[in-house]
Amino acid sequence: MPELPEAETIVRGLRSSIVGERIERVEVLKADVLREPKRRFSAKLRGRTIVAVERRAKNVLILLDGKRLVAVNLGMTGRLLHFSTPPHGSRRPGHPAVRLRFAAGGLLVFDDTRRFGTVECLSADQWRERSDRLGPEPLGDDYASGDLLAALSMSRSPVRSWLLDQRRIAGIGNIYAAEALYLAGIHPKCPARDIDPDRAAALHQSIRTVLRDAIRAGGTTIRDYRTAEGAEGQYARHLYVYGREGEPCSRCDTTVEKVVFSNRSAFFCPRCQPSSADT
DNA sequence: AGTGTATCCTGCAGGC
DNA sequence: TGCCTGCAGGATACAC
Repeated sequence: MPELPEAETIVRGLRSSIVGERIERVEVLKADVLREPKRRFSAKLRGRTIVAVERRAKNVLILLDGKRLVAVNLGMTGRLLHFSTPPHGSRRPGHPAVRLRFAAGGLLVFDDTRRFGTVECLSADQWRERSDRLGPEPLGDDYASGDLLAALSMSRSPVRSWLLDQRRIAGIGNIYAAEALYLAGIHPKCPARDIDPDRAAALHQSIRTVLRDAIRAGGTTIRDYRTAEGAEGQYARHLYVYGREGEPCSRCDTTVEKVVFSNRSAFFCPRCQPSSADT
């Protein structure tokens, strides 16, 4: 997906554009992105007013009056696009799944080519239960290096897999896992518990730096991701290793490698990120 | 506990 | 040009 920086960018865009809007009509064009009958989903939203927009992990949360919220997980190709007037021509979403039409005339479209994304209307309690199963927010003020070290020390899983596990740390996906590990000089297959305190501190720092820089750039557009305004994210040009196998490492000129495990590609510089077996 | 595999779905790039 | 295969920012469920 869209990982944390992409979700955050969308949230910031929506916050300034849809808070205060009243949902007049709900159109469900692809019911498989919902997890309940579309009639029930629509009925819960109709007539509600948007009071806030927040983010948790990779989820965009649209808070409504009446203690309900719409939780959007963008999956691989999901987009949340805001239009103040109905779009025409190339501006029109290609795979609209859900449309919220506002009383004032604007609309919010959840568009998702592959439909791995989900749109759910939950009560505050239901969402809290869900949120409790997610790990800490890496950009939280209270997320300390020691927390990361302690959590890592309990797992033998390869650190790349560890970072992708939303129950352990929230919001990191394949792109930013690759970048954070590169900056920290850690091999993606390094067992989590083998990361020493210095390396854990470096990883803590690199995770936060990468995520913050990516947010500043409006996220990473590889292909599908767009901001709420339809713009591309600009962080792709900053990527050191993700998607760069065969290219020289910008630090040491060693060829960046790709290795597949847990069914996902991992990108790394074998010199900057030596495996413990090599050292 | 951790890993590999498959699943949901569509589009696109590359090989022939 | 066309057909086929593999691969893609995610999440989950299963067998081993």
